[in-house]
Amino acid sequence: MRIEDEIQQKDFKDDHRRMVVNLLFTNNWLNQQFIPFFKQFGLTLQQHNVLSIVRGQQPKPVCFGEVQERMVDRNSNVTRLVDKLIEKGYVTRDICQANRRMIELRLTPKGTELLSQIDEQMPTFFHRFHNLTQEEAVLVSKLLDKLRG
Amino acid sequence: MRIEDEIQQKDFKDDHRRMVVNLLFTNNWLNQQFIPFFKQFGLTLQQHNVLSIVRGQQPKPVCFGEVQERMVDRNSNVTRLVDKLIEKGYVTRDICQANRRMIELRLTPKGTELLSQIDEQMPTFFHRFHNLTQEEAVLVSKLLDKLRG
DNA sequence: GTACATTATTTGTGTATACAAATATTAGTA
DNA sequence: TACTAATATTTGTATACACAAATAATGTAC
Repeated sequence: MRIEDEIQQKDFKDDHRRMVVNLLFTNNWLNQQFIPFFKQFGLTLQQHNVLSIVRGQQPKPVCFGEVQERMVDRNSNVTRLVDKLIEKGYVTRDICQANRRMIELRLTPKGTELLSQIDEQMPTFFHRFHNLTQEEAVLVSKLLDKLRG
Repeated sequence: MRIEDEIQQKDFKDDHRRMVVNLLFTNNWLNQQFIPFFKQFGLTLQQHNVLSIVRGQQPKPVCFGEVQERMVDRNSNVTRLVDKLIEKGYVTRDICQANRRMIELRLTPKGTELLSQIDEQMPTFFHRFHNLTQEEAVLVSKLLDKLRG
């Protein structure tokens, strides 16, 4: 459905404005897809992002700063996200002995297990994004990279 | 900058996953552009969206349901957004006499004035999105429309 | 080794989001 | 007219975001 019809706005000032509104709108649509998906597993999008980052560095532990740098949403508050993940038993937090300002984050077996469960569901979940061909998906990524400069 | 470098993730499972992450990341980047821009005027992105919608229907008043349908971010709570706008004196809220469940929203002269001020700054602000040509901007919109189906 | 800057994380605060439930008004129906 | 359903908005609540300030540990210069 065209963005003009989605938000019932007949005419945009120019094509760049239409594109920006479309990006914002599409992001909300994306969130509406992701929120219930991760909710099944008791996670938010950002919590899952943190878990994935910790897993990605295994077997090395990860500190908060590294997590922040790699997060898709940089504005998330890593301390409070991790608090939730510890409560749920998916990660552990230890003070780094080499530099006691730093925190070492590690995935627990329970966290590893949860991520595998989610991985299993991912291919099915991602079917909904296959309205675009592989070539088009590559093109969108290229254009977004170019947009941000 | 390529999304792989932005979030330091070497390899995505496939092109659709890279695209989705890129969309989420780009949306955060977009927000970081818009938040300070609207903050100059004491508004949030959603508050500005509401004001624009009310102006778009002038001289007819607008009810909350219409605003919700036309908002780029449908999850916003119109009641509470409008509370803020009334506090600041940019809109008025009246009970519709024909159907007293409904609310009539109208822009005040102060609201009209604020929107004009913002309009003046818009072209300059949007320069930062001209890394893409007009053709590319059109293409992105088309692809996003197709993605959502 | 003391003072000051730097780095890493935490906390505080106001605002916003997500979602469910509540309230109020109108419409439809027996 | 009373009962029920539908519509429009509001409220409640837990969580999350944006941003500034605070805390804590380390590094560096003198």
